[in-house]
Amino acid sequence: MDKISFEDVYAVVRLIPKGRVTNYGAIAKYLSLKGGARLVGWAMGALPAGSDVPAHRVVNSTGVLTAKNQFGGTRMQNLLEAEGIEVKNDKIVGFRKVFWNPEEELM
DNA sequence: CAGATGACTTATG
DNA sequence: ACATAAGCCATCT
Repeated sequence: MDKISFEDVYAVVRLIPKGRVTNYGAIAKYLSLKGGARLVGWAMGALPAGSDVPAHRVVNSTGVLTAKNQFGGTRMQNLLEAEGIEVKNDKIVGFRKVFWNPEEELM
C-alpha cells in the first residue's frame, strides 16, 4: 500500500501494551507519515464502535486526552485509570514515562 | 479537479 | 504560558 489506511493505524494501536499510551505523531511516523498525525486522528474518528482497538491509549503530544470528548464523557479517563495510567485534569500524569514508542518497542 | 475537514505537531509572537 | 499560523496527509463534498 502506498498510502496508509485505517487498518495500518488500527494494527499499531492494537499493539499498544496495557498501561502505556502513545501519541498521533509517533504512530504517523511509524507509518512513514511524517506530518500525517491528523490522518491518525482521522482514522481513529472513523473507528467503528465495538472495535478491539484501544483508541483511549492514543493521546496528543502533550498527553492530553483530546479524544475524551469523542468517547463521550469520562469513559476514556476511566479506561486509562483502569490500566494503571494516572490522569489529572484530562492530562496523563508522567506521560513521558508511560509513553510507548512503536519505533523503539517494535523496531 | 479543487476546496474543505480533522481525536495533530511544531514554530513563533 | 497562551494564542495564532503554517505544515502535514487521506477522505469527503
